[in-house]
Amino acid sequence: MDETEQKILNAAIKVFASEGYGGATTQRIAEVAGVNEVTLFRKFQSKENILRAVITRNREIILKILDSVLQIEKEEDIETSLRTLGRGLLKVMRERVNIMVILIAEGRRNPEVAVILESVIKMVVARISEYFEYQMKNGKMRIINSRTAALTFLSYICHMSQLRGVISEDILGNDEEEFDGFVDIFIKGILNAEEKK
Amino acid sequence: MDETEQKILNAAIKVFASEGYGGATTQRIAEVAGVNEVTLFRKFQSKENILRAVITRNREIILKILDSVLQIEKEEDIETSLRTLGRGLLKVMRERVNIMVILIAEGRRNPEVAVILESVIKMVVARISEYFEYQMKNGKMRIINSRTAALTFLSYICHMSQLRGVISEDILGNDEEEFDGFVDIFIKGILNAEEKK
DNA sequence: TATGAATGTAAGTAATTACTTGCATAGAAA
DNA sequence: TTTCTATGCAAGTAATTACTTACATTCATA
Repeated sequence: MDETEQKILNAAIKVFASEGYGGATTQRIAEVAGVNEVTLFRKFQSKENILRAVITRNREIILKILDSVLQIEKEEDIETSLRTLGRGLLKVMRERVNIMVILIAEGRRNPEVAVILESVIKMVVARISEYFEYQMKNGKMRIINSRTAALTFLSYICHMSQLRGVISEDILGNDEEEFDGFVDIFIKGILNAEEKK
Repeated sequence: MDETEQKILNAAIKVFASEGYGGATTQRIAEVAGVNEVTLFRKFQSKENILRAVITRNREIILKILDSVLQIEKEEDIETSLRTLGRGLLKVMRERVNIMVILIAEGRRNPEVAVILESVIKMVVARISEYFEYQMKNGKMRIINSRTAALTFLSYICHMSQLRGVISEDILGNDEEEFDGFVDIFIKGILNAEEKK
């Protein structure tokens, strides 16, 4: 793909994420991309098309990255695996929050976008669920709904990444430390050992 | 406050949430509110002012509702308390997702909005943390970072509510059942009893 | 009945904005 | 050198949109 197109798409991601699709102007996107506004229309014909390109091209990338991140070493102990997995996902989110923000925000008004968000979530949930199923079969994990576990894990990662884009660190604490704390809770729960018989 | 103003603000919440601030038109807001567009300007002078009114007036309401929801019965067992609390929060979110969506989406471009989102999150996190601290002191809970626990709890609720606005139920499962599953994990963790010594 | 406040209606204004056209330029390749 | 392709630049168009003004209507209350 084209270098100029890439610059435009990268700019569009930033602008869409911060201004929303409706608030973003093609002028501003061109400015951020460092190209002439006309070039942007020559490449993509319309603003709607830019959104489409941003979403579809990044769908591939996100799915690919997620797929590599989701290579979970099944024989490792759960805590280590989940920490590795979580850090990977957090990294993806940190680099790609903007796209997730666009997907979630724009999905509400654009069914085309909603479908893609759905496919991404579906894939990640399926992969993580599958891992949990395996651990249950091997008796390493209690028998619970694997989807629930996957969603619990994911929701922490997604929501924290999202909040970090808006509110300050002193309310949310340090990224990595907080995540370690989360994994600890996720794995062992919050109850005092002696309380649970 | 005024009945017409209220109609306008309610309409504005819907339109801002689905179209984003930039994508929302005053014409559309007026249409949804069932009033004339001019009335809307007579009451609020500008579109920006409508957003401000939506946010500030709802800040009070949200804080008040949250405050009543957050009346946690400290002597009850943790599981019951958290289930009650979670259901309350989920209900608030179900009724007020739109406002949370506006807060999160608009907070990225509007510092005024970000500040308010921050104050809401801060208050909720503080209240839940406080409850956890109490339970730790009484030995009902392991000693962990109370903020981490609060954020874990909250992120599930917020993120699930948000996703439910965009993607279909068959990926996310039934609202209440899933939440019960989450509480179970949150409280007991995912490890098999015999595995944790 | 008369008055006044709140709303509707119609029309318009000025700015913005997505998108177009025509031409100039620069650089790579032939 | 010539040709071709990608981009910039200047100008413009048509639609939308936030916001205004002037006047008509409704309806409760004095």
